[in-house]
Amino acid sequence: MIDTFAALAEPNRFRIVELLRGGPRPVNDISRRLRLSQPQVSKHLRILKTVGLVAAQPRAQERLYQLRAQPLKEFHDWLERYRQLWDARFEELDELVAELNKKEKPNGRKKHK
Amino acid sequence: MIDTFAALAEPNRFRIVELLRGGPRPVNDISRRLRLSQPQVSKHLRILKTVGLVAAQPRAQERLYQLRAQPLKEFHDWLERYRQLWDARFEELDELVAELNKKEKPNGRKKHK
DNA sequence: GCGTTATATGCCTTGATATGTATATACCTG
DNA sequence: CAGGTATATACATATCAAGGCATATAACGC
Repeated sequence: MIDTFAALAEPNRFRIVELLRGGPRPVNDISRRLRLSQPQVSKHLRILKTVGLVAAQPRAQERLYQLRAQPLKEFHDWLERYRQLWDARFEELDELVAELNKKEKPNGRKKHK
Repeated sequence: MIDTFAALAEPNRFRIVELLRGGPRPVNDISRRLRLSQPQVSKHLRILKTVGLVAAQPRAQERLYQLRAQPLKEFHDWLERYRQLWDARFEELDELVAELNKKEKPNGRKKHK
C-alpha cells in the first residue's frame, strides 16, 4: 500500500500510469509521448512493476506495458475504510474545523519562507 | 493529488493518518502511541496539513489534529476513472498478462536486494 | 553471424527529505 | 511574572532516489 503511494508520488510515474489508462504501450512510445529518456521510462516501469501497477507483455523486441487492476483495487478498499469521513454530517464537522483553522492562522506567527 | 501520494508514502505519516481515523488527537498523544519524537510528529503533521489531509483545532496549548475528507474524496474520484480496470472481463485479461509475465520472469536475472 | 532496433541495467552525481538535538513560541496556572 | 506544559521551528546530518550517460541484453532482418 505504502509502496503504491510511493510509486504514484513520482510525477513521471504518475504520468505513465495516466497514459497507460488509455491502453497498453511499448516503452519507446511512452518515452516519446512523455518526452522522457528511454532509460528513465524503463526504470520507472520497473518500479511500477514491482508494486504490481503494471505488467509487461513481450511482443518481439517490444514490451507492451499495461495497467494492472489489483493495486488499484486495494487502494479502493483502503479508501472504503475512510468513507465515513465524506459521508453524512461528518463533512460539516470537517468544514467547521477548516473554518476554525483559518481563524487561527492570521494570529499565528509568520516566520519566514 | 501527487502531493497527497507523497504525503502518504512516508510510513510514519501513513501511521498517523491511520491513527487519526479513530478520531482527533493532540500531538503528544500521537507521539506516545506511535513512539515517535514530538518534533517528528509535528513535522509530519505539517506536511499532512499542507496537502489538506489533516486540520488542527487549537484547544488551550494543545492542538487537536483530525482527518479531512477532501483529499480522500479526490482520491476516490480519481480512482473512479480507473474503475473499468477491475470491472468485467478486463480483469481476466489482466490475469492473463500476469501469467505471461510469470513465464517470462524465470529467465530473468536476479540481481540483488 | 552481423547490424539494427527495443529495452534493461550500471555507475555517478545531485537534490530532496527524514531524523535528532536544541531552541523558540504560545498558553496555562498560580 | 515565573514556571510548566504543549507544540512548532532551526540547523546539521545522513539516507535515498531520480536523472544522465554509457553499455549490456535480447530479438529481429538479412
